[in-house]
Parts: sequence; C-alpha cells; structure tokens
Amino acid sequence: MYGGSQKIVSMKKLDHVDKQILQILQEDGRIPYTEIAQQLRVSEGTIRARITQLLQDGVFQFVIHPDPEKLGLHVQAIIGLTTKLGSQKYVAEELSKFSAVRFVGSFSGKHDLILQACFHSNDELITFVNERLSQIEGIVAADVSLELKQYKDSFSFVQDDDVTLQ
Amino acid sequence: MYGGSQKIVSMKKLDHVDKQILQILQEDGRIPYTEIAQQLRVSEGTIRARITQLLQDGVFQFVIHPDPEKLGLHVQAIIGLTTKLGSQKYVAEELSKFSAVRFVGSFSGKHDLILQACFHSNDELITFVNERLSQIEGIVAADVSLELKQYKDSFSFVQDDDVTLQ
DNA sequence: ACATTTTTTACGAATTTCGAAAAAAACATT
DNA sequence: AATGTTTTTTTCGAAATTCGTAAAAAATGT
Repeated sequence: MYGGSQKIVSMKKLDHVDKQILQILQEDGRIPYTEIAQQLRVSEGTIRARITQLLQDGVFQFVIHPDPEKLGLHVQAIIGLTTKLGSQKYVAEELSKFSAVRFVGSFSGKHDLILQACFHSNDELITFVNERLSQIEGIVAADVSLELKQYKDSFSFVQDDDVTLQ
Repeated sequence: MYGGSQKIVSMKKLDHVDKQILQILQEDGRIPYTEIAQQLRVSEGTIRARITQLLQDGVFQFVIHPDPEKLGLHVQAIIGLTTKLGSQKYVAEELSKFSAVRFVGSFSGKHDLILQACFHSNDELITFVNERLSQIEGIVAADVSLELKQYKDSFSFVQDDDVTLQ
C-alpha cells in the first residue's frame, strides 16, 4: 500500500518557498496557483514548477479529508496487535487491504502493530475483530481502544522552519 | 481545533453520486470538475453544485497529504496517556496546539487519551515528552510507542456502499 | 394532475492552467 | 572577475476550467 521511499534521482532540500506553498495548500488544497503566486509574490509559473516538482518527488499528494461522522462512520478504534514473530509484515499487509483501516504501523513498545479503523457501527467493529482479524494468520492478541471523542486529526504538520514543538 | 458537529439546517444523506465524487477526489484532490463530470456522465454544473454542498455541509475538505519523511520528520510516535480525572479535555486541547501532533482522541481502554505525533529526531521526541508533556497539568502517565515502519496512512475511507470490511 | 421546490443542464464570460521560449539567476571553472 | 553552463523564473498567447445564472428537467407534495 505504501511505496518504500525509493530515492528519486536526487531530491533537493525544500526551501522556504516550498514550505510556504505547502502551508498554503494544507489550508485549502484547491486554491488556484495564481493566488498562491500572488500571496508569495512570484509568478504563477514558479508555483506550477515547484508544485510539479514536489509531486514528482513524492513530497505530498492532493487528497481530501472526509469527516467520518458525516459518512456514517460513527465508530472509530485504535487496535494494538501482538503478532507472531516473523508474521508482522504479512499481517500489516493484510490489514492494509481493508478500506476501513486508515492507518497501520509497526511499533516498538507494548504492541507490534497498531492500526486505526472506522466503522459504521459497534457491530461492524466487532465483526471486524472477530471475523476478520481472527482470519489473519499470525495475530496473537488484539487490544481494542474505542474512540470516545476526537480532538484533532490532520495532515497539517508542515511547519515553516522546524518549530514542530509549538 | 475540531468543531463540534453542529447540525446544519438539515443535511441530506449522501447519495451514490456524492460518494462517487468523493471516491474520485480521494485519488486526486485536484482533478478538474469537468473530468469528474465526464467520468460520471453528468454536467460540470452538477459536480460543482454537489461539491459546493458537500463542503458547505462539512462532509470533506480539500487538503494535501505530505510525506513526513520527505519533510524531515523521521520520527513518529503514538503516545497513550493516562490523565487525572476531570482534566482530560484540558489535556487534549493543550496537546492539539502542537503542530507536531496530528491526532488526539479520547478512548476507552488502557489509555484515556491517545495521540500521534511527528518529530525531526529522537531528541525532539524526548524533548516533547520530557519538557512539553510534563508541563501539562493532569497527565499522570505516558506510554510511548515508537513507529518503526508505516504500512498505511490515508484518509481514503470513502466506500461506494458500506463495504468497509473489505 | 398541477403547483412548488429542487436539481440539473446549458452557455457565455472570467479566470486559471498549460506549453514553451526568453530572461534572469545561480553555479562552476578557469 | 569573466565566461560558459545549468537551473529557475518570468512571460505570454492558447487551451481548458471555473463561474454565474437562466432555462429545462426532475422530484416532491397536495
């Protein structure tokens, strides 16, 4: 599901303009290049060239962020898994196939794999755990945490310059 | 950070066309309306009206999905928190203020709050835990899981019709 | 069956995107 | 420092997309 980060011919480090472009786009992914250009006081051509390059380099993608609630996905969960030694990759790849699953990662700590998924109902969640997870060879234990309330959920982690911690 | 889902005047249920529009947009958030129109064999005006309505209703937003690695955010973590009774909301809101934090939710299960965050380095992560989390009144314990590998990370959970589980 | 409301289509005008050549800037070499 | 080379930015006309809006069509209610 996720391409290994193969190195493209040689990717230059993002400069200030690139970061500014990303910051503007994370507010509104469909703002016209002409407007970004105005805001940053460069030509539309520059914005276009930069964005083309950034996409080329896989720095970002244009997507949409749906609100799960509005889609009827009222139940969200984070599930920590313990896997049998050697089957982690297989399990992760199987999990990734479900459209309900929006995140899968391998972790150090209590759980080998952690996944995040959305469901229409508690029933669907239970079905997922009991019918689907149990079918995947190599899962030893599943630790389900049910989401009660969501406070933040975004891809907006582009920061001007390395001020991640505020 | 996240607006409570206040009810808009009355929101109609999404129909098949809406879902198809969302499915197309989650592949490429910047595909022209004219092309969506062609694919779905309706007029551009319809696509435009539908999308305007969906945005209005808060069903989705146009955003970008940056690759944390390419942004130099090489360290990702999921942190489970135990909070003092009554301070959960405050803690969650404080956490949401950090740009490094991309997800915060309240959960049933082992941890009251679970958050997901990106950092440039292990050092930055440690600083976050030791300097920032410790400053937030009401956090009793933090359980850090370091991401070793990411298999899937997407907002693409729009499904044609309730086939979340495959 | 008819009136009312909602949704879709149609179409010209405004705006944006695109391709590509020229200009400017950045870089390297001597 | 001057010169050649490469990269990036600007420019600008053509093509495509978006936008506003009026008319047509479809859906809804009585």
